[in-house]
Amino acid sequence: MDLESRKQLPLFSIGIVEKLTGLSARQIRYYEQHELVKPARSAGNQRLFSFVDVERLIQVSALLDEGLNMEGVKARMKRLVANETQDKKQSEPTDQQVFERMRQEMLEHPGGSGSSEFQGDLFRFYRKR
Amino acid sequence: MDLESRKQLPLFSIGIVEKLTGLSARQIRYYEQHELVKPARSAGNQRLFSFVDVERLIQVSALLDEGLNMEGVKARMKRLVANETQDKKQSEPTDQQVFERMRQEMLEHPGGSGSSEFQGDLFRFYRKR
DNA sequence: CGTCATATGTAATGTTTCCTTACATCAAGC
DNA sequence: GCTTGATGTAAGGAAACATTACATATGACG
Repeated sequence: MDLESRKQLPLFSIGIVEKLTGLSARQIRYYEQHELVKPARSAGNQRLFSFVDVERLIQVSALLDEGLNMEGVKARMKRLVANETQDKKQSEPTDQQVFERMRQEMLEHPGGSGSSEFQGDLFRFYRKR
Repeated sequence: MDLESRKQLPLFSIGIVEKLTGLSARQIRYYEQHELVKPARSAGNQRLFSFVDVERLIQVSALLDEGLNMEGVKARMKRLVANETQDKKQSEPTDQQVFERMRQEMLEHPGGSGSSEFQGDLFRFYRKR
């Protein structure tokens, strides 16, 4: 079995993942509800997390700390995964990809200069705190 | 945290270790009784195994398959651990160590030529099956 | 200011997994 | 045939986890 497979082995109970990530069980389940992780299940329906799951949860936690909300995290994670898989095919990004990154960057860090009527709407990606 | 510390993190419940090692919970607990592994415990007294523990259990399983019994496994494991730690200090074994290895080898694979009155006694290290 | 939505805490209740202890079994050797 | 060593299995209790529902804090926004 190669490293990639190992990292996807369902190994950890939610209690261990709490300690590994610093998140509460409530948070972990909430993020699962939003499909940010999809842990496997035991025969008795208990969650079993892989290394990949744990890494994702840590990423999610970091993005929340950056001020993003669930929807923002989802958007960013989707972009991250897309970049990862594409990075394996070709390291050089196409112009189209660069453009897309810029667009996303603006989406996630708005208020630079535009400040249009859509400004307020972008806050749907930011957390209230 | 370095790799060595990571490998000692108490991460796995006994159910997972059953799957990782192919051993039954009964076997794992029995080997623990014989101090072949010493898993950590949760606040609620449940066993928590590390990678090191899992590796040791797999070693134990292999040695049992070779025909050793508990006492034989203990002796061999003790020797393995001793060699590992000493290997970190010096790769070159001394003559004394080589001699000791030969002696252990003969102990574990008896009957080559000696066949003395002690022959039968050595079977205390072998399994009945 | 009051309301609303989001992220998280907490409590209730049932199920799964694990614990220890004890007894059963099976093979091998004497 | 009787031990002995390794493992299976059952019983009863405790820990960990599941789902669901309700509570709460905080910031946005009219």
